[in-house]
Amino acid sequence: MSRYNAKTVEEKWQRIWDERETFRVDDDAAGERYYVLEMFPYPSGRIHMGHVRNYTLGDVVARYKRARGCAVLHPMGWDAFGLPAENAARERGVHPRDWTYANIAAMRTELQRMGLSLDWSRELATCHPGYYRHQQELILDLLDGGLLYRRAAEVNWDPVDETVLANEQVIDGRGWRSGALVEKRKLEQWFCRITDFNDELLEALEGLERWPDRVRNMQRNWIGRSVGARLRFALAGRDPDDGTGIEVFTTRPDTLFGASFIALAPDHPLALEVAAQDPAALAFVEECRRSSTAEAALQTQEKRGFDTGLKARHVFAGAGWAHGDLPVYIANFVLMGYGTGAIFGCPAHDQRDLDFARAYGLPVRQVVQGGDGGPGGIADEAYVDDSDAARIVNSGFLDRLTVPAAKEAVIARLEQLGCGTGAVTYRLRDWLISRQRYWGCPIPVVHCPSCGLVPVPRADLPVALPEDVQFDQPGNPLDTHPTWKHVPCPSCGTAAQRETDTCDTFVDSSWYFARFCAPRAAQPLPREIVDAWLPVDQYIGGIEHAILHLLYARFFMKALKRVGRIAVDEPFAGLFTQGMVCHETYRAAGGGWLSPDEVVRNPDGTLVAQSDGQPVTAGRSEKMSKSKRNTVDPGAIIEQYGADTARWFMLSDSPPERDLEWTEDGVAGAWRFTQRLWRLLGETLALLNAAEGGRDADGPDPDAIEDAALSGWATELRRGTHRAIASVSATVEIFHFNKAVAEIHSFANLLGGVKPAGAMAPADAAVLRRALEVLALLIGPMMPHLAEEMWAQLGHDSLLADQSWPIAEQRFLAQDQVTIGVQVAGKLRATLTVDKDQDQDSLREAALANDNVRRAIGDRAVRKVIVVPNRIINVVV
RNA sequence: GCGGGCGUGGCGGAACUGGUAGACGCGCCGGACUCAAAAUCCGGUUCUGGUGACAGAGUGUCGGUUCGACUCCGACCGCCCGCACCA
Repeated sequence: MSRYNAKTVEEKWQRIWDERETFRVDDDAAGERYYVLEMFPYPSGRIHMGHVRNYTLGDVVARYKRARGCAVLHPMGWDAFGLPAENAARERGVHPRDWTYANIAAMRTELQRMGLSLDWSRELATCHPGYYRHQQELILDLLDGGLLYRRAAEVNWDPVDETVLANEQVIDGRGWRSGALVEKRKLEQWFCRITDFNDELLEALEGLERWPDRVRNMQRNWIGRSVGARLRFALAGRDPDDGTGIEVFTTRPDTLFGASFIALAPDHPLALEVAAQDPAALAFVEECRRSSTAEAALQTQEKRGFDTGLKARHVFAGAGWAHGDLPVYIANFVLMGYGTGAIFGCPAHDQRDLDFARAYGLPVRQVVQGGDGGPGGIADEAYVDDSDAARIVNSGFLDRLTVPAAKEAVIARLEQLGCGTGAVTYRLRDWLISRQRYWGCPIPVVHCPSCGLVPVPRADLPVALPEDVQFDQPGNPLDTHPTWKHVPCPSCGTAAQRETDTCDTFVDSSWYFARFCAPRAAQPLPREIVDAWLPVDQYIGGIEHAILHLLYARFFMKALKRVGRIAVDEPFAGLFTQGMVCHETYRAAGGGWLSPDEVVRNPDGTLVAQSDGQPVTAGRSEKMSKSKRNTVDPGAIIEQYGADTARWFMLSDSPPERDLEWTEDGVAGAWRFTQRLWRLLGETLALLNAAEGGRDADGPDPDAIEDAALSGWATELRRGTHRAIASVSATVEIFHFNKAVAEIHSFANLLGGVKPAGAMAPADAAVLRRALEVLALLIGPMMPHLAEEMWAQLGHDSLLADQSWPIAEQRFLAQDQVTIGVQVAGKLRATLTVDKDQDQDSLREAALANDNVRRAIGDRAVRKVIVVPNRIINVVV
């Protein structure tokens, strides 16, 4: 048998799978439905190693579940709208549509070379009118249901990408794609009412048991529920009922008697009112605006404030409050975007308030004491204990209550006085979905001067993007297009204008997984079909979408359920977040980054640049990125070694949830193993051909043969085969693919060690043949092409992809003998190989009779002997 | 500051519910085949001492529980990730 030619073999099987539509699944397919999905790619033009890892993991699951008899839905599509296409249009004059579809074609070819078990008949691209017309219909649903609305708001404006961004897309004050400092602008924008689902999104996280805790925590954090009270302080000298009071939110109403000031956010309406009359206040407010949004290092910023001269009357002024009115400050550490944009300051029990009080000489009143008496006083550190153990002091009717009890008592009194109530606040804001860009799904609405906002009638969908657009001027091409936006009002017929904003692409990806269930249906989401396939059983992708995509998609399903589109409300029952693909980094003598193929390793281990022979410093392994130049092109790897080798390496070294370091040695090792399996196949087939009846695919059932009728090696091999089945199945089930790889290595070692002397009996040959078949079946999900080729070489006309997963039989897993350790005083001194389940007394005797054990005991007296059957013996001295 | 994760040979990593630490792979060392090299095959490989059988040490650090701890408990150190003047 010649050397394994991955290229021709892989092309052959890819063609056969394609011709036979092996991985196509219909809605009425037999077997339990199982939906495997990897996060669909943005069509940048080339696949990268992160994709290879993602789709390899998904493909192992898909092929395994398929072998287990499931009707597996495993589709692929394109997250095809987005800014890079427009940038390409600006830079190269190519139409975003042409650029996108060319990229899709290139990436589809690359993906197909990976040999993924995808149902390509379901392929979709979000930029296709056949997709986004349905999205427009869903948007109208949300609009009708009050879950999409338009309002003016302070929003994040990315000056480089010239569009607004959602809160989730602003990281450390910068746009997530452009990296530009985000500006605040007051604009009319479209929002999804995600905050309507605060509690639903939060509570349902509990039920997502097959999600990583990390992701659930991140979402919990992002939603940011906090429980406390909302209360209103009247301004001294003004009518308490004229609405001029200051409303604050607090999670510590129990510390109300420790209040010593009120602080307003610089953007608070009352702060602005003051600033309108007082130039000094205005200067302070403007200063805060300049520093606050830009700086990421807010925690080091000094607490600063401006005394407005206003005084607030304490809510318990007539109910036990023994001090005067509270001064009202504008403070740089209070945020307008959270709670009510105003706080009451309790310096003794909040660090920020304490810092502020010390800076402005405000009173510090301790009202909480620890169970042990607590601190004797408050110095530089606030006392923040809010546990059951702490007690309230110096607080009138609250004295001696625990913190939780005091919270309740305060809320009850506030409600009785009519100046406050228990309240819950969330960090999550409504999702801003409108973008001032061309390459996105148009929001199907018309602005009519007389009727206002008018939805485009459903019969008129899609609102298609115009083809003839110019990118030679700044701004939104839809807005500057000469004719597109000018339409009659669908309602009254007078001249009106289309909405020129398009959707955030995260809207596109919030329901694509549902559309995959019926990608060509005339309606967006045919209920019976979608409800039958959803939720996705196993979703696989990177951790970077922990909040953005995964939260939006969850919201979208819940919203669609509320408007009656579907019955399912959690999109992903199981989520797996894979680690990143990393590579060592290299720096040239001049300091610039070098790519791995620009670096040569000398025999002595030193690194030099290929170009000039100058020394190169190797840096730490980091996520593959263009900027660090430490990427490896999957296309080149597949060309050189084949897809199976690339897939095998992706699975072999690291557990999938951890980062994987790509090394040339590692790939070479995977390649050697591929070749080794091929040689193993050839050698074993030669043995079988030489044996009587061994060639026969319809020979005796190897599992039905009595042990006595087999050679010793065949008995062992049969056991080993079943052990391999058991361990690979168990590890694949729980995503421990690196362990499955190790088990397959061991099994191949066992099989490769079979060297029968002389001619083989038919019974032995049947066992050997079966072992080889099982090897092919076990590598099937991981190295599908080689597995398929092995299956064919074993004389089968059927496809390995259509075979059932092998079953491990218990009777072959049981061991007759076990090797157990013997410890003396906890240290291993000997091992004994004994019959399984041997009785304790004879084990104890055998252990104590052992020379090594006796020497280790020496002249010490044996106090006790612990015997754990089939495990260990410990002699206690 | 809050939340989560991780620390095991030269390296990636195994070790089931507390029971023989280092499976499997990479690398390295030695050998076989070869005129030679590549490829392949065989053997070795936690560290220290010993030719050896063996002995001692060893899972970030310190302490505890236990006949027995990588695993459980307490305190700490280091690294990574997410969120963050969130009231």
